[in-house]
Amino acid sequence: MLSGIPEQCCTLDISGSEQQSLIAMFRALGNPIRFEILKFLITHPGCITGNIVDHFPIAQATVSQHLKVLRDAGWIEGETRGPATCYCLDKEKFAWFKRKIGEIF
Amino acid sequence: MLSGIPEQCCTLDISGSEQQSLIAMFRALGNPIRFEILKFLITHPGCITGNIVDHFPIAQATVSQHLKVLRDAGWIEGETRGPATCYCLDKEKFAWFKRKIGEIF
DNA sequence: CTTTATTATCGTAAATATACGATATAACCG
DNA sequence: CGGTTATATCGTATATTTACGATAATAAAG
Repeated sequence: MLSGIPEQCCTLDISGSEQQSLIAMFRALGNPIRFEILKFLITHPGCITGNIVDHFPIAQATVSQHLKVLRDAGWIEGETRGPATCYCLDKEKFAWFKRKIGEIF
Repeated sequence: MLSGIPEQCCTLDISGSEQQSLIAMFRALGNPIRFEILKFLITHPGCITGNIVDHFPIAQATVSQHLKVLRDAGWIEGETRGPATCYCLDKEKFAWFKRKIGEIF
């Protein structure tokens, strides 16, 4: 016996590009190494890529790739400082993330 | 010229199994279809698997697989109701998620 | 301009995720 | 028990992610 789809009770204030952005943030932090890298960046402000490479048992190319995923998702910002790149949490984007999570669910 | 790793400025209140659980929640919502399924479950309380199958253009087996990922991650709970399974948001786990996000970052 | 230091990107192999049809399982009805 | 309905699981093909070494790009120093 097939019952119909239950009535919609409410709407969620998310769709389109905002939803895509949110999903990308979820996806980026859904990896143990990227999660650890973000933790490391938050607890060690002023870090450059090399510091992360020294601290994790993975190749430099892999670290750089993970940093790109975190940056593309909006979790971190990179600032060129001489030949190095200094990464830090993107506080505005993170505030947006928390706000959206609070709003939609 | 190698500079040392910057001093640790703080700690983040997450590690071990709690961190693993959080990462699993991020990973589960980092997929567009699972995100939509969660939205659908929230806006249509009392849904069974078949309602979701009817609403999305993917096979029943795939829906069931996605529901398992969401359930294993803790986003949803499934209650057997006759031959069907009724899914809904796990409010306690979601509250825990929001609390942790607020605490650690 | 050449060298050195640092990071990003390319190409690719291995692991994981995603999707599907087919089949198994579970609950209910008669 | 046998049939029906609804869902979960299995096996497997394809797509994506992850990791690495090698190489390119960028900035500063000499």
